Amino acid sequence: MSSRPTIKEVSKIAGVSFKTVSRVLNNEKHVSEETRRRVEEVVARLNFRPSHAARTLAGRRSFQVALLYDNPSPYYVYHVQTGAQQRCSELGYRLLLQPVDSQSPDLVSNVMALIDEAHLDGVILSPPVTEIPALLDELDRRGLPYVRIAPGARKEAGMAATIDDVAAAREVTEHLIGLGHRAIGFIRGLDSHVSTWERLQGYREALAAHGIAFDEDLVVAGENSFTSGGEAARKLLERRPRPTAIFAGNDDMAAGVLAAAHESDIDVPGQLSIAGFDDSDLAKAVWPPLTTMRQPVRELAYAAADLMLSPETGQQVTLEHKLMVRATTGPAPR
Amino acid sequence: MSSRPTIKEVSKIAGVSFKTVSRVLNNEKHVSEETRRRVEEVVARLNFRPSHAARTLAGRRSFQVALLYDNPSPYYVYHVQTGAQQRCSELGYRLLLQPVDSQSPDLVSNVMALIDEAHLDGVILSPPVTEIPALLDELDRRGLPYVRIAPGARKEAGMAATIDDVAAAREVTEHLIGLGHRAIGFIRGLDSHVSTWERLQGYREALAAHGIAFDEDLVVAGENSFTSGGEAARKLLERRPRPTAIFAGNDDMAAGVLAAAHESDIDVPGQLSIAGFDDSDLAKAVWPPLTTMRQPVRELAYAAADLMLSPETGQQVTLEHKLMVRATTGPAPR
DNA sequence: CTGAAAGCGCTTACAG
DNA sequence: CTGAAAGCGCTTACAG
Repeated sequence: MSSRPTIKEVSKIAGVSFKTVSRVLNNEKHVSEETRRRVEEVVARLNFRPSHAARTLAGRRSFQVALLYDNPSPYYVYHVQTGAQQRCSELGYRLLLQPVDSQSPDLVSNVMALIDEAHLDGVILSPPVTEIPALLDELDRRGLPYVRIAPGARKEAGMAATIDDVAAAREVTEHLIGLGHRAIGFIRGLDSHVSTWERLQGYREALAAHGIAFDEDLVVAGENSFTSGGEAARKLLERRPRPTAIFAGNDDMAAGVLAAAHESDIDVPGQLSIAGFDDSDLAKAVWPPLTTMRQPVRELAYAAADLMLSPETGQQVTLEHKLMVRATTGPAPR
Repeated sequence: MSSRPTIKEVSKIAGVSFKTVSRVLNNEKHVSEETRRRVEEVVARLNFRPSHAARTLAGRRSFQVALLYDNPSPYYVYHVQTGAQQRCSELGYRLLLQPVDSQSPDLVSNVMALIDEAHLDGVILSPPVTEIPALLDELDRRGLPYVRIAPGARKEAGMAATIDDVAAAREVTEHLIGLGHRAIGFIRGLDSHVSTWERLQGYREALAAHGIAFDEDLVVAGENSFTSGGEAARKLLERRPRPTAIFAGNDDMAAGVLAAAHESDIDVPGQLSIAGFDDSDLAKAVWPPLTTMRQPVRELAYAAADLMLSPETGQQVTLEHKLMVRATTGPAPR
């Protein structure tokens, strides 16, 4: 590293004490306009950049937070990162993007190590890292600020940015019911995701509200992946009477259903309607384009970072979902 | 933050000087086995984690590098991150995942600010951040180590992990030629990506090698996106004689071609063969599954990090590509 | 093999 | 509004 200027050199050239430079850098009060201007001019001319390590060591804050994630979907991770990153950088924080293994017995200790080593000021948890009681407890014990994105368990506790999964799934189901479908298959996602159960609940509520009996045989377990969606679809399509619509718990599985339909020469949406959940990049890349529930992942992450870093925002926020009606859903066949 | 133990407390309890604790932490020579064991035991018991900020400030290295990216594909970003992250953490480095705006006039100064503030030991550049001469020059001037993933310009300079895009595109084209196709359309990617031109070159070389005249009308510009792939396909399908195969410069565009074919009721691969490039997550989620050239993104990033951090590895490495023949390519119609 | 001193580049109280 | 002192938690030479 070439020799960078330090706060002392800046102060010498500006003709003030280095403490005054520090004040200017931190936008503190009690600096005369003229002094401030002079210091800023020198800072710019020397291209001075304060050492993050020194600030962290000397100060009581590191201006550094981490986003913890453990999600197999590139789409999801990318958008969560982008949203959180944006709000953090707007507020002058650095965001460490930290993949973790939420299944590991060392998870809590690994996260604590990161917190200590990096002097983190807080952490942002994304699903399914949101659902680990031992982690939440330890964070609480330490008094370290944290915020959760779309948490399932302990919903009311602490800071969180969410959508209403139950209502969203209800709307998808009602869209199908509105098209005349009565035998609607449902493919659940991973057991460990609380959203899996909430979406199932929304599906059931919609059926009940329209006087359609719940049929256990029409619910099949998937694993949030394309492959598992296809397998689940094949099971559902063997049921008699055959379902005229399938609602998959996420877009990857819905794409799997669509491929299975193509394979069996089942016309979509003529003979089978398909709906997904997420509005991921996939939804518009398959054919026909997928009807799906849009989940504002990037906005959720942005809001989460905001909740944690600007205290005046409050504790919880619920964002809007939106049904994207495309071409995989249509009137039920007679 | 609860009061964490420091190196001094560890040393007091272990009954040695704090310098000795530092030696143990850094795995230095000249510590008796017994002393080492005793210190390690106290470190573990207190759950001591050295302050990264203090190490960075006092030492001449930060054990911190950054991955710079500016790519619209979640798939690409996710895998680049994963590969680089893995090698860095294996080697005891922290990796900062840093999105940048490669079009911004402030790019160089923003990157230099990051380097200074974080005391970076090096940077990993992914496309298209690899192609900015001003950035490379400034890094060279500073003598800061950097490595490039799949660089286009100045290929031979410095450290780099690449694949042979020309050869890979040639193989895709030869696969199509081998199936009897003669009128093969080609959809280029973004102009700013050097790989765009290399893949075009590979396409031309394959044609030439098999005595097929190059037809400018069969090459259309795309923008690496699903939508642009569909538009390009529509243009190509108006050509007479109509091409019997289309090779798209990436999978997103290939998915667009596939959707356009579905829309026009063109049977794939019966009437039209389609090949992509990347083997992204998309390739297996569309129907029929896409024939494509696998680019080992994650391995490239892993190798790049390795080149930079383990000096003995050498300067450059070229990884293998692999043609994934799936279901969108078949014999040319008569 | 082990230790005492100096210093990395800042912020935090404390003065004036 | 401005400054001098102390210290954050480590590593780097330098001794012995």
